[in-house]
Amino acid sequence: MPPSTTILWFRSDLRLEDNLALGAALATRKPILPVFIWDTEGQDIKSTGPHYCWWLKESLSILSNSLNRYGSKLIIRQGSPLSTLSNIATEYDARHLFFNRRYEPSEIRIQRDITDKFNQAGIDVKSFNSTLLFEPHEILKPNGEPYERFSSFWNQALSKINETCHSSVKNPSSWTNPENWPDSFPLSLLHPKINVTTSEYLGKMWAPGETSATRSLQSFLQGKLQRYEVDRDRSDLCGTSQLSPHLHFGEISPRQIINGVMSKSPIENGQFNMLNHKLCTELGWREFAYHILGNFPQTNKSGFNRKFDYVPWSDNIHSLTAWQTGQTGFPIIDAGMRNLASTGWINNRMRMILSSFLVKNLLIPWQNGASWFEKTLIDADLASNTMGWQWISGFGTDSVPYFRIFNPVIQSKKTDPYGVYIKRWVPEVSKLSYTNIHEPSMVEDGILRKANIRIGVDYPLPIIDYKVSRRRSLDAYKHSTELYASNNVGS
DNA sequence: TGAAATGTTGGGGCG
DNA sequence: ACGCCCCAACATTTC
Repeated sequence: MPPSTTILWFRSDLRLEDNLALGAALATRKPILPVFIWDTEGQDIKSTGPHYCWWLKESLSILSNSLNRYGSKLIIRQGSPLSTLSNIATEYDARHLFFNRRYEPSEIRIQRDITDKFNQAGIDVKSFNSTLLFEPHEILKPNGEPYERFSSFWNQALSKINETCHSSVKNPSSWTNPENWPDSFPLSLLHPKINVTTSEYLGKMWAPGETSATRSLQSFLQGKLQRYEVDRDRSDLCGTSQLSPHLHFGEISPRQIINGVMSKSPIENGQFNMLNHKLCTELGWREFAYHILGNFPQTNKSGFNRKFDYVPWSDNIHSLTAWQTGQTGFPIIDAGMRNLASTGWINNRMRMILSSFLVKNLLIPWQNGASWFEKTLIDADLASNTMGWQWISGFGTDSVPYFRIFNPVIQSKKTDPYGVYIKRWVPEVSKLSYTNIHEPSMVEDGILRKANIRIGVDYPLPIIDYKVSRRRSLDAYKHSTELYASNNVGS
C-alpha cells in the first residue's frame, strides 16, 4: 500500500521561497504532489493574452526545473481545478491539499468549491496568504468597515506591517517524494494559446522565474532605488523596478520586496524611514487595489462611483482601434501603445497617460481600456488594473476629480523630454528634433519636409483636437453629475 | 500622481 | 522724475 500524499496546488505563486503553502506541505512529511492546472474554464485564461501565456510557460518550466533539484516534479494538467484535483486526490490517496489564496471573485468561487468538496471527502484543506501583505479583511476602519481612501488605508496598514513582514520562509531543506508520479502534460502539448509565437521583444526584454526575480530586486535595490522617486516618471530612463510581472506570477512576494527595501540605509536614500519610500507606497496601492476588489467585488465591472454612469460615451470604433494600434497622431500615445503591444509592459506613468487619453479625450468607457490592458499586459492583476482605470476615469473610490485631464503633449515633454522614447517606438517621426517631436502636427511645413514627414500620410493627423475633446469631456462628465444628482434627490 | 483661466505683482520702457 | 502701460512671472481659482 503506497503512503498517503499531500497535494500542493501552485497558482499565482510560482516560487519556492517565502511560500507558506509549500512550507506547510513539507511539514506534513508526506510525499508532496506539486500541481499546476491550466484552467481552461477560468477567467484567467479567457481574458489573458499571448504575452501572459509566454511568461507563464517560461515560469512553469523554470519552476519545474527547481522542483527537479529536490527530486520532485511539477505535475501540469489542464481542465477544471476541482475535477483535476479531485482525480489526483482519489488516485494518490491525498490527505492534505495546500495552496496560497487568490482574491479575484472567480478564483474565490473556485477555492470555496474545492474546499467544500475536499472537506466533505475528509481531506484536510489549508490555504495561506503568500501574495499580499494584508488580505482584504485584515485592514478595516475601527467601525469594521473597509477603507475607501488610500492614505488612511495605508497608514493603518503600515502600523501593522512589522507583524506581517518578519516571517520569510527560507528555501526548503528536506523534501519527501512519492514513488509514482501522476501524469503530467508536457508544456509543448498544452493548450495552443500557450504555444503561440509571440513578439521577438519578450525573450530579449524579460527573464521570468524566481531566481531572476530575486536578482532583479537586488540590482534595483543597489541601483535605481535611490533615484526612483524622480526617475519613475521618465519613460526614456526605465527608472522603475519592473518587478510587476514577477509579482504577478508570484515569483517574488511583496514581503520579500519590502524586506529588501528595509535593508537599505534610509539616510542614503533621503528617507527617515524606508517604509516612506515611494516603492513601498506603490506596493501599498497594490494592497489597496486588492482591498477594494475583495470588499467590493462588483467594482470589477461597474465602478465604485456611480456619478458618471450618465456620461454619453462615444461609440466611435475607429478611435478605439487607433488607440489600440498606436495610430492616434499623438506620438507619446502611439509610442506607449506600441511599446505595450510589443513588450507587454509599460511604466505606471505611461499607463496613466494612455488611459486618460482613452477615457477623457476619446470618451470611451474605461472597461474597454481595461480589457485591452488585461489582454496585452504581461503583469495584469485584475485588482490593480481595475483600480488604475477607475482611478484615472473617476469611477474609483479614491480617484482623480473628473476635471483633471492629462494634456498628452505636456505629459510627453515631462516623461520623455528628449524624445528618446518616442523615437524608439514611433520611427515615423524620429527625424524631428526633441522640441518638435511631441506635436508633429504643429511643426512648420518646411521642417516637416526636411524630416520627410507628410502628416496624414507618413504619420497620422491627430485623431482629435485636444482642446475640443477636453471641453467635450468636461461637459459630458458635468452633465452626468447633474443628472445623477437630480435622479437621486431624496433617495 | 493636472491644466487652463484668471488674478496679482513688479520691473522696465516710454511719454 | 513720475505715472502709465506692457507683460513676464508667479499665485490663485476654476474646470
